[in-house]
Amino acid sequence: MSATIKDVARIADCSIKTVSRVINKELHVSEATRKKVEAAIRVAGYAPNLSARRLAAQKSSSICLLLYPGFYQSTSSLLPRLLDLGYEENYEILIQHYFPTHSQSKKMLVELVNQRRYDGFLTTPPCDADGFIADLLRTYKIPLVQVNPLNRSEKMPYVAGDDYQGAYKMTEHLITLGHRRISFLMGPRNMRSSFDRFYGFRAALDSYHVPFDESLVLDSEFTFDGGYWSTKSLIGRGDRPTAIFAGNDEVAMGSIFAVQESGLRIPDDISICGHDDLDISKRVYPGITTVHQPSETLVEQAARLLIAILKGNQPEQTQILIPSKLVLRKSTGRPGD
Amino acid sequence: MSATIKDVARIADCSIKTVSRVINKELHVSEATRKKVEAAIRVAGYAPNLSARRLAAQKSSSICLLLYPGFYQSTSSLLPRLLDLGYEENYEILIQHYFPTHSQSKKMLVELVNQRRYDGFLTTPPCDADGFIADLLRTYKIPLVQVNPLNRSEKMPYVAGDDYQGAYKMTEHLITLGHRRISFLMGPRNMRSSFDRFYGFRAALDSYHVPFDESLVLDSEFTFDGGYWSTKSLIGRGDRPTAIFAGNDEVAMGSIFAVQESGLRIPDDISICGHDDLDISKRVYPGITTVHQPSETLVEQAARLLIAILKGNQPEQTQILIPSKLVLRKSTGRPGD
DNA sequence: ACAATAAATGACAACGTTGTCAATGCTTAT
DNA sequence: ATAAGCATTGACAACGTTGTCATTTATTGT
Repeated sequence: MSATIKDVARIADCSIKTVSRVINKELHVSEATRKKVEAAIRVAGYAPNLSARRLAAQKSSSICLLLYPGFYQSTSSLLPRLLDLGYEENYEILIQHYFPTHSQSKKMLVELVNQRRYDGFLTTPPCDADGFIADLLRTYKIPLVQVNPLNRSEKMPYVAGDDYQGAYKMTEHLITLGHRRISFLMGPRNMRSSFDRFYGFRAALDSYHVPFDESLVLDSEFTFDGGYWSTKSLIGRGDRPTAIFAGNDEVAMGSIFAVQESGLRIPDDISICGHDDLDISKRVYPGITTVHQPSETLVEQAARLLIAILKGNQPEQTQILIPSKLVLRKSTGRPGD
Repeated sequence: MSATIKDVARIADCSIKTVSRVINKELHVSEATRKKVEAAIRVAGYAPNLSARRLAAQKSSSICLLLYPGFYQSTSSLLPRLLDLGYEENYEILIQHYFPTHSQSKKMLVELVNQRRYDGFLTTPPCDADGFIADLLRTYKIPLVQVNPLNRSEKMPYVAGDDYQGAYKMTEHLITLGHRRISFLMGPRNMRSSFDRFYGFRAALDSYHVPFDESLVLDSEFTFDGGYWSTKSLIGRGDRPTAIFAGNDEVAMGSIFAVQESGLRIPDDISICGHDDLDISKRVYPGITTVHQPSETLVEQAARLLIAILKGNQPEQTQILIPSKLVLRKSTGRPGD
């Protein structure tokens, strides 16, 4: 059996409460005592028992990250930073998956909230599709920080990428290369980021006086298949665009697949760009030009924000927008080369 | 505050111990009492407090899954099944990352083991590169089940894919298509699966009396870059192979990238195949022919095995080999078409 | 020097479960 | 009818912490 706080107290010749004070860095411990206790801890090889701690302190020191399994690939790379943060701050980071459309999933979530008593929650899109999670957590008074919320609301803390600005810059890039007929593959209509990206796209067109052609905007649902089929239909048209701005990289991959399948060359015959900069975007030939959304940073910031809230230091900024930047690879080029 | 076992006991008009018995499905509870208690649980909206439970029962009911961040992409899709299993079996699944080469990482692991008291561990390659984890857990008497262990040892339980058989079948596929000059991009030399795949490859060559050319075996470390550079060098040679069997899909992607970059066509000029069947393998043009290694199943089985061990039902089979199967896509075809 | 205050320490009751063991009630065999 | 055995139930002490409050000891102000 491992050492307990009592063992340490015995070795250091003091009460268990004093040991507890040292462990928790509380006030009112003399320097001498602290040293003595710290030595005793080392001697005993003591580490506090989490369960006991949680029970006594009436909190779980754990944070739940809600992920949508369909989007895992975009979120897998962000785990290391998050886990490190948890380790430093002494929070346990738990991952749960959640299907917003699945009533089974909702039931499960309620049970988890009840049983595990997470101190706080982090959501990633599209887990916050309906207001279910927000409502549930409000009744339990459990803090929630949203990463890239589908909808931003007045008081709800979030950390989000600047979709508008990223899409604007990307469109600017395409226009500067000489493209005039640019197709936009739109994301789901229930996500704010779909629209923000679209508005950024529109704004750039307007700034450069490039006429907007409604028929070049296609719904693609942020999925590979969406990108694939939209692109197939675009390619079949007589007046096909010279560039395709895919709503995200997943869509861009579908798009690239369709183009390559048709025998057209990227970027010679058609330029393709995406958004998000997934791990794989650089590995797909010819390398996807995309907007780098620093998802590791996004989630890390969100976790920091949540932890700050949990610790009671109300941060002044609870709604944070993180700028994105362009990553130029080989999937875009001058038209008609 | 949420309801406690006392509230339930009061409502059901019995002792807390009886409620506890119902919750834990223990013996010696009359049908009538059980019904009564179950109703009370529903009325109170009661869910047992995990921390208290763990403290009293002297176990954490949690399992730690050790992941190597560099390989996340291959492991991200396996989370859903694992989390579901944890939910059903009332185990919490925690993910931690681990760099076998990083001493910092080892220190962290020791602390985690001490503090969190996970009941059991699951490792994925290459976390078990040295014997560190196994040794550590042995001293703490914490059960460990390995997924695709780098090295198999007599008594250590594991669940692994059948690399030999998968590679054999894949090679057979290439030979049947008519390939005779097949390059093999080998994985790291410290991983058993690298060799098993190689031996499967060799065995198939021998069965079909295809001469083995040592110069076509290149080290590629299971990385994109490894595949990329190996393939570049192969393409540059006068006697380039008609097919490349990449050690895994990550390598295959690097290989495909290099081939496409050179202007050669897949599979017309060269066939490429991989191993593992990552999420993305079907999304990369022209779709990677690969050996499907059911990693979700692997990890799930490993977790089941671990849970069985934790629950004390010593399973008869503790070393499990799962067969793989071929997935034919468009990256392989007849040579010289 | 003495009271008033603050710092340091400890005793003991929570926290919400499970484990142990004794007590009760109900069968069954004689 | 009675003892023996088993199923059912409950009282109460763990589990290893933190929180509360009382107590002791040091520091400050007069």
